[in-house]
Amino acid sequence: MAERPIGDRRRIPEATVARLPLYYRALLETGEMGIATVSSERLAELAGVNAAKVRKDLSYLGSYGTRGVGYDAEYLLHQIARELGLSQDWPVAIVGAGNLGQALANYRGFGARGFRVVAVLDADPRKLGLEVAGLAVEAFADLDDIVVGRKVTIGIIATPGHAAQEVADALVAAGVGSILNFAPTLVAVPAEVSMRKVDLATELQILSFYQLRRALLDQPRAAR
Amino acid sequence: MAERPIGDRRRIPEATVARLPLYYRALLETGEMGIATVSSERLAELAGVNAAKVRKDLSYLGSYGTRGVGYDAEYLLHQIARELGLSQDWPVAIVGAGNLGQALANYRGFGARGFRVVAVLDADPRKLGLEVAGLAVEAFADLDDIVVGRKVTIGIIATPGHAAQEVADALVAAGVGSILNFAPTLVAVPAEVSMRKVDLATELQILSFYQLRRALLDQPRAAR
DNA sequence: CAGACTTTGTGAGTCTGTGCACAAGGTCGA
DNA sequence: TCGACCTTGTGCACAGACTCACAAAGTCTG
Repeated sequence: MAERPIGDRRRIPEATVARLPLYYRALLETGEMGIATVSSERLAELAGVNAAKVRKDLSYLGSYGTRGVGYDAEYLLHQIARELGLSQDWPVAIVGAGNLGQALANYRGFGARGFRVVAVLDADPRKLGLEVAGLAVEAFADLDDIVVGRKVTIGIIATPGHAAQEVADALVAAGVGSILNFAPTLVAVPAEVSMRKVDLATELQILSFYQLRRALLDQPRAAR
Repeated sequence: MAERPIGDRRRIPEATVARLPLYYRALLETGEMGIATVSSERLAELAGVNAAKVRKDLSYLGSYGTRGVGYDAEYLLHQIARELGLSQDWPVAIVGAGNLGQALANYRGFGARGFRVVAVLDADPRKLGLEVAGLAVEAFADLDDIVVGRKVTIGIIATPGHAAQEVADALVAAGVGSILNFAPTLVAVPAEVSMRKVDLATELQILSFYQLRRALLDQPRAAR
């Protein structure tokens, strides 16, 4: 079972990347339970996917299983962590010290795996110095220095929508390579920066779509 | 341009459903700017997708555009809202009055479009009565009465991971049809209930994956 | 040491989603 | 009324993701 160098293999499909964190979490749990070996079947159950998918996903990382036995839980955990870059340290800056920004900063198990909040910023002078999760809120104007000085690689946008693009531009200009956007607005970034977005309103509207269908099934008269 | 009854047409692909909220938001903006007619090209730009996709997506709703002209912004907005069920009222209950639960309850533009937080619950007796977004925190034990009495259709799980499954079970038992899960755990629900999940750790790990690749491109020696 | 048994890794087929390119259909000016 | 022009709606080809089914490769028992 030789470790293959990162990146030096066939491209890992996006859908697979999105599932690796699930496997990672599942393996952490089996680890706590002291289980040494785990089959794709079991792992599938723990991650809420099907077994064939698990095997194919893991095969992109290399042949880390043993036929007839399963996967060595600890070794596989290590491999996935390595692949996801969790053995590295990723300093995170949160922009926006409102309700959401504070909640995110206080999120436990955040710093846990390599992610460490090193700054919380806000443009509102009244928020300056406010203590959030053990950090003093700093001025948005100092973003550049903070990003460079503390080697921030991931920026989290937790501002109102209208400020989001400006914040994103500033993050990119400062050299941040990854952005997680919680603001409900379209934010454009250069192709070499990755951005993911989390939007409460969108999620609720999707739920509402399906909820409506189900409601109509029960009483088809309500065609509104 | 006749309105077709909801549900009574070819099935709308999941990917399209996930984009309707984007179009909805874009149309709200054009509305504020007083723009009466919008082309697929323009809408694509505002929503951050490509024009062909916009046209195909909208075509699933019916033929609501005019060739040579574009779409009537207000009418289209109305149609999308109808399709997403935004003309209805969806009472929402938030379970978990911690940092995240409070942040979600205070989220502006939440109640805006049909979604209305009608209860915030917590199992911790010390949280009882605490005022969050104008609501007193109520006991988790009262979930059933609250859901039934206030006709809650959407439940939001904002508890620590270990409580999530129990909360989900209780929500389902009480009759909630849609769940939005913020807890970082696998939660199983019956097929007739829809659930979407938002997981900060997963998002960060995905970003970290791609960030790592970029870092390796810059200095290929660091194979760790 | 052989054969039964278990579980991985993957080829092949199917389904879903994307994007191009263009005919169909409508507007507008002369 | 006619023709130039514009934009929608969609057929088609392609790419990505999912699932099945099974050969390959290992373990374990007698």
